[in-house]
Amino acid sequence: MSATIRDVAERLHLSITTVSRALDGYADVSPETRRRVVEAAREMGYFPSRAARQLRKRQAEAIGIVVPTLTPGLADPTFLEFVAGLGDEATAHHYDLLVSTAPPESEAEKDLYTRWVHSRRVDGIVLGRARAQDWRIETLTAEGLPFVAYGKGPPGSAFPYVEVDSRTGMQRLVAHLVSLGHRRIAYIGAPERFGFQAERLAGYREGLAAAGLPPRPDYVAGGDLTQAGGRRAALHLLALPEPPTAILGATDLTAIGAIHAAHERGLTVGRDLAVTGFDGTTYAETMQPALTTLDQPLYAIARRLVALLLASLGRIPGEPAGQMQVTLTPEVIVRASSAGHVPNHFTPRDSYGMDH
Amino acid sequence: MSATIRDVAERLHLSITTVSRALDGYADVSPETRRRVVEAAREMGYFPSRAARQLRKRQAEAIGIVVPTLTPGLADPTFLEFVAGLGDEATAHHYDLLVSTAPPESEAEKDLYTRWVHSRRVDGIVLGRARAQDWRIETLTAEGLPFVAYGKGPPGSAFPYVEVDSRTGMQRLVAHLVSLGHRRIAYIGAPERFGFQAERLAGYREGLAAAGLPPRPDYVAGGDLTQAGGRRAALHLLALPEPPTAILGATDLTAIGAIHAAHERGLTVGRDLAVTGFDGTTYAETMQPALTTLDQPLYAIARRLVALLLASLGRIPGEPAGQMQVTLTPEVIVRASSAGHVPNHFTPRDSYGMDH
DNA sequence: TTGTAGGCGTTATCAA
DNA sequence: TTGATAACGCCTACAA
Repeated sequence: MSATIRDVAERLHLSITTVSRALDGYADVSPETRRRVVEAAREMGYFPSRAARQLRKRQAEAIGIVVPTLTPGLADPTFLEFVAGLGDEATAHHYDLLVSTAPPESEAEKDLYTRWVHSRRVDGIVLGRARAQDWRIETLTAEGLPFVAYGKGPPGSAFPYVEVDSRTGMQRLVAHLVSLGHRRIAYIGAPERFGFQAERLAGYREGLAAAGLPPRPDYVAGGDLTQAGGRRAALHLLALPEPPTAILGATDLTAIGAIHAAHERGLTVGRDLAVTGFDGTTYAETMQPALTTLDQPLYAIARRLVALLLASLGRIPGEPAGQMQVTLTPEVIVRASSAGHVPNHFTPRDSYGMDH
Repeated sequence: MSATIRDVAERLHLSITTVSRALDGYADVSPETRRRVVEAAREMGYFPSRAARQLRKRQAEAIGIVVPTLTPGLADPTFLEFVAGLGDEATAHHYDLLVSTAPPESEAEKDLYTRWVHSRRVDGIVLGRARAQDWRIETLTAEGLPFVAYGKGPPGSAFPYVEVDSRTGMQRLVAHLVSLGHRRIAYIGAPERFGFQAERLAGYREGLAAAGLPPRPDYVAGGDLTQAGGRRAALHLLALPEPPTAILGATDLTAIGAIHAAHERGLTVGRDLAVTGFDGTTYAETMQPALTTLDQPLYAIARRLVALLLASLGRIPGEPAGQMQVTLTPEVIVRASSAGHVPNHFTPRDSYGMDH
């Protein structure tokens, strides 16, 4: 099919050794020879066989990501931005990105990692969301396969990661709402198995405390990271005898669900009710009304993660000594969903039902 | 690092040949030997090296997809569902999925394909959206690399594909709106370079014709497949002296943008204005109001595409003779965004501006 | 039923 | 500065 290194060598009456080194940029090749080799290779459309190279170098020159899915085919759409970042940064370093999907904590997920590790399919792995208790971290550590994570995982973790300081972020978000005059502030969380949930909840509570507001257990609702879950939780909150005037969603998707719930109850978000998200997705931006949120630039984070991973593989000469554990503090992006003042005459709705 | 086939062979005092064949399920191995081999392999955590296997078999056991991006990091989020389908079906056949991103028609895209083809990195490629004039189709055909496409590409194409009969779909959608009493029906399209645009536009026009409605050029607006583009186009349509009572979006995202535009203009979608999409995404489902759309099950389509690709590679013994060019007719899913009757007293808005 | 041997296309070691 | 040679780990004729 395609040309091999041997073809190039024969055409130039050189040894394959010389061709290989000329192409890989070794110093001990005469400029003239290199020129001829490079030109011939280009003309012949020669590219080194990835498989042969991998076998010889014992490197896959590939990294992997497993996208968590709730049901087959249904994954958090913000993951695409993340995946795009991984792909672009990997490609920039001539690495390939392998993508697969599996439900979190499933056998399928485990199998995938096992296969990737043992068939030496990837040199390293990106963990999309580090969980508080995460067998992947233990397994990969035990197997000796390099990995990086989005989120810092259990306390004291030694691997490279990028995390967003959710806690401080939530504090700021609560402070923002308080500054608008809100006193009845609720939170729709994520399942506890996600590391960030504890942080965000803590930040929410600390934000309340900083404003001298007592915590109200009935103002903490459970979401599941989906829009539908956010809607359900918000319907529940809005049906409380004394409903909140502001709702913090653990994610943008959750918040968008809450906005829909508010509309269903006849409320105008940004006037009758403030809603905020967390992620800074494009959905938040184009939502109606635009969603106040905490910026979390997934694309940039993903690129950074790949850079960290490749650095820890020793593949990026420049960056090895760099800080391998990065904490970003998210900025509050104020938009229409939390604009204006606090509703004065907000009274309980007559409808307590949940229609889903 | 990991065990090799040689380790397994030595431990059992067998030749590597026997081990290889026992594991690959060849018939000429005694049951007893096979049992011992399989057990030892499991115990030792042996998996064949993918690189060695690929080199020897001259097969990558991988397929590739290039996700089109508008700007870095920003891709159509519905692609994730598509990618998930590709990944799941590929994994089911022990194939890997390579994902990369590039702007359509860019040098980067071209480089990517060149590298994948010539370094024999993938056995086949999935084309996400076949374009009307598509150099990828020509190139891949010329290179002899198998590929399948979502969309049938230029007329007379010989490669396997899955397409959705947009034309019939749009006709049905228009018929649905007409049956509700709509007469002023507009369409927000996609850029012409996308193969489906011509089809959808034709279907829209034929739908009008079938209902005896004359085509109105001012009712055809241009979108760019983004939500923001849909919003802009809808603002334009709604600012017409005689605005439409129904808007068909070329995609769900476009339609969602249109819904936002309608809200901005103070219209209630489903009452003052009907809006429909095309794709059947989860966004359409959870949108507020829920979006009438044409079902286009991306996840299932993606799986089917991979099956076709692997079949054309001769990798699926069962399916080779199957129909390789599949046309699906999308079903209209009626939801709240097009429910109810036609607005009687719909008059031009006083605002003609576009604030974006 | 099992084993021997050769080679897939590279890169790395060593010698010239 | 260049070349011969030996792996890398696996699969597969072919031989036993």
